[in-house]
Amino acid sequence: MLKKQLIMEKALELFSEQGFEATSVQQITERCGISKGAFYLSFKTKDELVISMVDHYLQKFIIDIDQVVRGAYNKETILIEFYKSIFQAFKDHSASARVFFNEKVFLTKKELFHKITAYEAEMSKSIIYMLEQLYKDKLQETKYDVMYCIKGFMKSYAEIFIFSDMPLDLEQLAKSLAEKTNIIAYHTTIPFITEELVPFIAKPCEQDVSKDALLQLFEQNIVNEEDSIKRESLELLKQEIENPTYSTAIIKGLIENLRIDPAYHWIAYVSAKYFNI
Amino acid sequence: MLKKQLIMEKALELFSEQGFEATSVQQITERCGISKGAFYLSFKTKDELVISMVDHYLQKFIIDIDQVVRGAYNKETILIEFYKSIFQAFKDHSASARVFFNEKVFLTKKELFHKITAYEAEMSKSIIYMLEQLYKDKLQETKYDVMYCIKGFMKSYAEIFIFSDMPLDLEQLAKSLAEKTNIIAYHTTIPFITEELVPFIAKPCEQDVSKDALLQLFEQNIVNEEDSIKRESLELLKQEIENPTYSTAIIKGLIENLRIDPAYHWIAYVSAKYFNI
DNA sequence: TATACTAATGACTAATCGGTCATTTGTCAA
DNA sequence: TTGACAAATGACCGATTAGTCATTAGTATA
Repeated sequence: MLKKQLIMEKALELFSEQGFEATSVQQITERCGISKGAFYLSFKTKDELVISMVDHYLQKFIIDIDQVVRGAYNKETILIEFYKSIFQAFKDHSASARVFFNEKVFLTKKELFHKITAYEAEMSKSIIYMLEQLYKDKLQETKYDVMYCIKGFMKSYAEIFIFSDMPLDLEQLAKSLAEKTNIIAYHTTIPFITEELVPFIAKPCEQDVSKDALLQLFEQNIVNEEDSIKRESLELLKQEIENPTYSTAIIKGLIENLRIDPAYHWIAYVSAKYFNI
Repeated sequence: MLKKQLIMEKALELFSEQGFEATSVQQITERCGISKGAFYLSFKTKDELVISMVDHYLQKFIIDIDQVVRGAYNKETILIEFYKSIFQAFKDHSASARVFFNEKVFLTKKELFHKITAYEAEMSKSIIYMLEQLYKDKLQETKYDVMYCIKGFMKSYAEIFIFSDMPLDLEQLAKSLAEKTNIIAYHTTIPFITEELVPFIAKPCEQDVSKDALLQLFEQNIVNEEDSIKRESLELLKQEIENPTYSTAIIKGLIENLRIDPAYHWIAYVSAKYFNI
């Protein structure tokens, strides 16, 4: 398990230096100080590595945003917190940001394209949720346009973090963008992205958490888990999917048992979505 | 010369389908219906092809924007014209947009990275010029932030054009973004990108048109030009660089002789810059 | 028709790719 | 020390790559 981590880290370095296609398995194993064979003990193929990496690095990012957005609600600060957490992530993980937000080699691999666009859709949902909480029904017509503006701000300003290692004032940036967001939200009158347009421009993505996918996720993790409480929680939740019996409180508790472990953040996140918690 | 054009077109198709590294010279020549040897008669290496492509496709884009921005000034419509021309370009050339704005394989090749960032800097200059004309000194502190917002709008909304072929109302989009730009320009009070910060986040780029580079550009084109007026114009401009003699009007006229020919748009553009016209 | 020249070809090379697998190394309990 | 098992190795494979070059096809002049 540690070996996988090492390979992913070193691969990320190389991908951000040279790109995915241009980086060979040889180079990755050399930087790791392991043999080529050892690589294939951890990952079946080079593609499997990059799929794992996308999951690993983007899950963190999405979960961070979602936690900020659904966390304790303070209208005055939520936008600032939102932008701060995003750019803090860009600052801390500029290598993965460079690879996953800019490298669209992935566009050529259909599976990865769907994965990445699914994560992006997840982020869009979080932003929309935030806008609904912040501006209530003041923002009916222009909701999606404001979301696109926020995404635009992110993309545009992220470049500064990705391509330079200057010390930057995150607080000031967050304030500046929060102000812009408020201005846009309150003053925009001409929408472009209408409610009818949304389904057409939405990227192909797994709309909801599929039952089978979730079951498979549980099965994968049950076999590797050694901690008895976590394994039992996984078992019970798996049974609950196939045969609902327990109350919401119990299910939430089981999910929280998993959420403690950073490795289970994602499974907790999608489980909560599946059970509507 | 036509062969080069053919190769660039087909290569663009393949790059936008599969990415640069994943596309082989073999595939390009197959799609062109020519032999592998013929490819190497037009381009010395695969890298030279992609460098030529960047020049060819980005030059057009930059020149378009610059012409709109420096064209007849009507405060009411300039922003709308600006956005319309940009998204029209994204619509018409979604393949090259996909390749050059999203494929950052190029980031790994230093020469290309510099080229692309130089073109981006060129675009930034055009936007700043437009903002200065539009808002005069109302926009001192927040000029660069507004520019970043505009770039953000472009990046965010461009996705819709790049990844879907829906019929979209360009006029409505341009109006919507023009409104947003005005709102941001008039209401933003908290800057992030200050005048001092600019040189640090500016990408490495050829700041001004270098004399030697321009001379070389002229020499390359003089030998291939058959039309006597164009060749003489090139000759005279080349002499003018080394030994200034003529008045601005004459120089401008010579440049206009070249500008008629689409193939000389770029040389006209950089010459005008060099002679401050 | 013969000659001279350029344009175009595709078999070829050396290098590198992702991936495999017989073999070696390391680590236990007995 | 031995035997059993897992972890790790790197030589090796077939496929593919960018790039070369001796050869051929096509064309214009004499």
